[in-house]
Amino acid sequence: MNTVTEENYLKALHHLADELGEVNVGVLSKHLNIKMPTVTSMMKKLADKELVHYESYKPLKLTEKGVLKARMVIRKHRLTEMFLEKVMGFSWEEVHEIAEQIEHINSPLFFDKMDELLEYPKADPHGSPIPNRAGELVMEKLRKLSDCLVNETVEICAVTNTTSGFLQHLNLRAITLGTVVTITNVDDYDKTVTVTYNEKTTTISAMVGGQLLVR
Amino acid sequence: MNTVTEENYLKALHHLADELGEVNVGVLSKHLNIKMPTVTSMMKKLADKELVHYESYKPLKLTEKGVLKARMVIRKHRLTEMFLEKVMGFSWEEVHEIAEQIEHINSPLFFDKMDELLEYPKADPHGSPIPNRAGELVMEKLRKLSDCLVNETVEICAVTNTTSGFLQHLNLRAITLGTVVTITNVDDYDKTVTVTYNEKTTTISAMVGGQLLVR
DNA sequence: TAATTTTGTTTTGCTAATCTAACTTTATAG
DNA sequence: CTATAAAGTTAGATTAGCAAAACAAAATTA
Ligand SMILES: [Mn+2]
Ligand SMILES: [Mn+2]
Ligand SMILES: [Mn+2]
Ligand SMILES: [Mn+2]
Repeated sequence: MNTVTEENYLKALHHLADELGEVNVGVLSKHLNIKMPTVTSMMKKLADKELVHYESYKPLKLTEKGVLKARMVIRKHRLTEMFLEKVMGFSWEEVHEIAEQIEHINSPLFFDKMDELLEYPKADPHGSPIPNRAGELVMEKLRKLSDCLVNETVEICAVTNTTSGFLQHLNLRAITLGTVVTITNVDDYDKTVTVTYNEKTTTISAMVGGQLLVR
Repeated sequence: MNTVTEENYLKALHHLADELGEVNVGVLSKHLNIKMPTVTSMMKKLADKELVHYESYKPLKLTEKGVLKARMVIRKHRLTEMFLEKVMGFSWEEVHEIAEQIEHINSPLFFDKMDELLEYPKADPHGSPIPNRAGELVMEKLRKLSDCLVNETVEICAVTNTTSGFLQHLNLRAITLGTVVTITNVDDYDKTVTVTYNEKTTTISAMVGGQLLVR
């Protein structure tokens, strides 16, 4: 078994690799808020366990085994978020923090039961795909709202920021997954996007638009 | 905040004090499967945090603060067991192991939601009382089945062993909480109890009868 | 290409949780 | 009331996870 700390490192490596392609010690260090020497020594430990390919001064890379382990943690996290929302009645801005802890529970029985009760959901409340029991993960390539052009009509399918501050910002604007918006303007200078949906018109800053994925 | 380890020590101290009155380092050591020197040093740490009264060579005792902390962990454990059974559909022999981990989740929101969904249950699936948010715990004084006499009719209200082996033994005999049994015989020599319930007759060993609490 | 800055590693050291071996205190038996 | 046994503590190690300081490599700039 892996420790909670190890699981968090694996998950972070998976996310950062997905997001940036290449992960350096410094990037991981900042992401986890852990100093570089600590990260270096953890990478050596994970390399000993054959979960990470590690060579001094080279980018970090999960091994095949490491990817699988990371995905099992991600699976537990996302199933939990879905469970918290659908079964327990939490709202989408409350689930991430709790899931951050429950993802480390060691009980296949527990998570399989969640999966069953939820009828094998494909995505979590933020639109991120849930890996299956085999660790397979289908990542649909979605565009950012901030990359859309005037007059396009798109559906909000996922958010890449799960902090409660961000989600409450969306709540105020009644933006949820599934909301279909039409872009009526993109500001030349600051790239603020103006969208229309459900008979409303709202402006979305470039920062926020960059964290909304659409289809 | 306390570590998982500290929480487990506090819970163990609470249970053993309830069961034995006085708790020694050796008893706690055996119960937790941790060597005595380790227990001694943890007791010193908990004493520094004012959770335990500790004096060399004297019995261990939780402080008022320690009792409260212990009960909050017990509350989380028992709410979780109830939730696993009633909401998720686990059986009573599956819940303890999972609850042993979830009891360490730090999220009042999460446990309050469980409490609400369960409509503020008074006891867990094994009949043990659930402390309230203030840490108050009503312990009804129940008798052991093994202490009952011939011709008494009593209701099974709680079990003091929550291992799956023990509970499956009861499952085979269709003994659940609420089962009303009449004692038809107590063996003179080995104290095996013969009981009748639901038109069936079964023998219950002294060992098992000592772990069934009745009213 | 040489100097400087940035990035990453090594060394050293800390706290938490555990153990074994040696020692001390308390309890028990003769 | 000693002598022995049982229970508990102290001392010294180990492993996990972390960080500060010193050092080394790589990247950038001039
Ligand atoms: Mn999340
Ligand atoms: Mn986590
Ligand atoms: Mn239990
Ligand atoms: Mn526990």
